[in-house]
Amino acid sequence: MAKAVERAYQIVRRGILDGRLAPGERLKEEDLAQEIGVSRTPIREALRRLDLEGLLSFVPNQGARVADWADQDIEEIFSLRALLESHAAGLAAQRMTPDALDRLRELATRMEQLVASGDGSPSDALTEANSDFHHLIQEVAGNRRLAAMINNLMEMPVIVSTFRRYRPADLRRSASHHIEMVAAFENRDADWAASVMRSHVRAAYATYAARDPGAIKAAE
Amino acid sequence: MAKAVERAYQIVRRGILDGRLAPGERLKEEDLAQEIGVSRTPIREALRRLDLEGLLSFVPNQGARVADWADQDIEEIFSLRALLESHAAGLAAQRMTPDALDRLRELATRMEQLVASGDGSPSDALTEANSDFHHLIQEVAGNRRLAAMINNLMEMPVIVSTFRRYRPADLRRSASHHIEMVAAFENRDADWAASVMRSHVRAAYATYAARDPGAIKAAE
DNA sequence: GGGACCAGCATTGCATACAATTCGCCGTCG
DNA sequence: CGACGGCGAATTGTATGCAATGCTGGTCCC
Repeated sequence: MAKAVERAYQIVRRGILDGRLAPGERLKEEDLAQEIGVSRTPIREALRRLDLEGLLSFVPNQGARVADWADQDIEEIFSLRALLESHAAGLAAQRMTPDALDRLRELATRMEQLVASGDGSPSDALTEANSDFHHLIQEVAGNRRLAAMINNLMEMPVIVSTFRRYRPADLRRSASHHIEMVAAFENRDADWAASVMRSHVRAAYATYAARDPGAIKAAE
Repeated sequence: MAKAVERAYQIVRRGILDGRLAPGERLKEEDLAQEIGVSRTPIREALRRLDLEGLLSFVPNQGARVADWADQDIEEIFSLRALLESHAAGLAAQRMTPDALDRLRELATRMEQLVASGDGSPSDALTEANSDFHHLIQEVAGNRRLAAMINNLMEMPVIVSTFRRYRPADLRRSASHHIEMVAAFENRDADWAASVMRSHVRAAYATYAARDPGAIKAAE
């Protein structure tokens, strides 16, 4: 049982991300402490951290609540993601190495096959490959702060859940974006790579926006 | 004596920003607690917060150290600032209101006069007007997360100290950028506004890069 | 009957005490 | 003489207790 703060952080974070803790729900330090099996001190540190990361909102003397997301927030998040990820893709195109290019190509190909052979909904393997693809681009881009900003946006519950709701057509478009990005990287065309990435993110926003508004509650 | 955490946070933050705490210096919780007059608990919360904001780095079981800045970090910071602030300027151009435009015009004019009549070094009034100008643009842009990201970058010690080292020629160019941005806003030209802002930030980077490398240490 | 105030309680904020970990020092051994 | 290892002080990590703050329910006055 390693670090108490780390355990508390991970448990609460996971709870928020996979919806076990509903938006707006109040988190009492004492309850969490008992549930996780540590004292209130590490709980407090974990909650402060999650607050600064935007996963919950903290009111002095009134405790923490799971963050709630207005439509404007969603728009902001996707808009910034488009800006930052397309920038990262452009940088990556300039600094692409043969090795990284091989790995990206392999990931893109595998995702295409998974989509073609899958049952139409995103599998775990596909989700993981998608995540690897984006992270590798950030790594090649070589800007740690940029990567940190993107990851901070990507972990927002809304973003995480969007990919799981992709329909077959969305998945095919997504896979084709990945293939196209690899082509852009092969040509070291920063403008092309950035443009495809922007399309990729805006398409994700469209998928989110076209959701059944009751889908979230229904899934609980 | 209001909130202990807030006091600790502000005091340590100020200490880092105006160089009283040297980069790389270790911060011991007990020492800070005694100096500020609170217990270690609020100190710890403040340090964790400053860690996440990037002003210091935290190693488990080894305490906190004031962040040190490699050249690559500087490049990253200015590069991201250029990306984010130019984006904000573009958004602001689209959403500009007559009232905000008046205030921006007044700030730009005032800064121009301060530069013309000043002694060649940036006065407090100029620094404040400059800060107001940039914040107002972010407000008009209307994206809270974007504003938060920019402010997070702007408070980096390196950025703060750069403006103070502006030479007369830098100040004149800066003032002229502000005037030009107002013109772009008057024309609701997002592309123009974004472009000027990008120039504005890149010029700041050039000013930093042209510094005397010993200037920081010599000032201590 | 409705609204404002006050008391008691629940919960967070801070301080202190204790446990665990790290790092430096020193002695010993190769 | 240098390297390795263990002991101890210093420092961080965690737990607990107490103080302060905000919320809730009930009562009293209008």
